[in-house]
Amino acid sequence: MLHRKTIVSTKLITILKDSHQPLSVNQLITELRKHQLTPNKTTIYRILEKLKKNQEVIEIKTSHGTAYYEYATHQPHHDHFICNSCDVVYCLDQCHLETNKINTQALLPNKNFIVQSHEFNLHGICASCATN
Amino acid sequence: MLHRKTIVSTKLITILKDSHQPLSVNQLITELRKHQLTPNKTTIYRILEKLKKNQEVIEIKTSHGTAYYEYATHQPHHDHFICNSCDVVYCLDQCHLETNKINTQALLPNKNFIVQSHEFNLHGICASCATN
DNA sequence: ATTATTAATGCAAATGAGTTGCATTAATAA
DNA sequence: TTATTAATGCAACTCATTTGCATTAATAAT
Repeated sequence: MLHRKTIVSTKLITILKDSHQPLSVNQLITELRKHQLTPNKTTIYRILEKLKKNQEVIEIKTSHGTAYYEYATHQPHHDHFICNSCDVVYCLDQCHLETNKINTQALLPNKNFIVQSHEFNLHGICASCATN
Repeated sequence: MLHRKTIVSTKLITILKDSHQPLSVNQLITELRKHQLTPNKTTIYRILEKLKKNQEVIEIKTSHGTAYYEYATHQPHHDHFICNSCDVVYCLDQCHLETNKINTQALLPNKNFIVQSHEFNLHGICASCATN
């Protein structure tokens, strides 16, 4: 739970809050460098791990195997679009399961499966890549 | 496109066809060993890469970062359930998007996004783990 | 059937994301 | 101001996957 506020952890949270898109560890390090901060990647992983446990941040995994992090507090769960060209992860403004009132339990082979979470990702070419 | 049939690639396809669940590279190697075949993992990756390009196999990535492979020809696209306890990937018998006639384009920020594919995974505890 | 062609394979080393152990630094409490 | 211990940096490691290169073997050509 991030007991002590440090320059890096404070700035990292600001960056995540201000970002309109989930960011990878490398992207976060790049952003921090713009603020004269050059933390070790291990530090970033450890800060993110605590934020995840604290539910302040959610983690999205792309099929490339890289994790992206998004500031989560008070934001409802939603779907994502991952661009096959630029790798940017876009947050969609809804969770289509909720919008369409879909019962996940009904999708399962039997009653004994316990659903704990779900993820829905669209893959394709984003507007920016498609028009450039 | 797998120009030449070899003992390993032929058996690998048989194993994938006969499996009721997607298999990882390590699981495939374990299965092949049962048939006295001890291929190098690089070989398995290369065979799977060709099968993927040939659309004979689809790849499912778990949040653990491991890829699972499923024989795909003639099987309609469907959702998956990934067990958080045993890591087994279960194929569900439908794609809920199709069942519920959900238009993915409607989920996007604007018309310029091009959807090429999607994935929907449920995560939780499978029936086998839940009852043992 | 024999040989030539080149795809398939094996092996070692590399990559890339993420993790771990341990010594050092620094934020907060006393 | 000092003591405590969380946060950090660094090097080394893990694990899945990839790459380069030499070797083997499946198919085509003779």
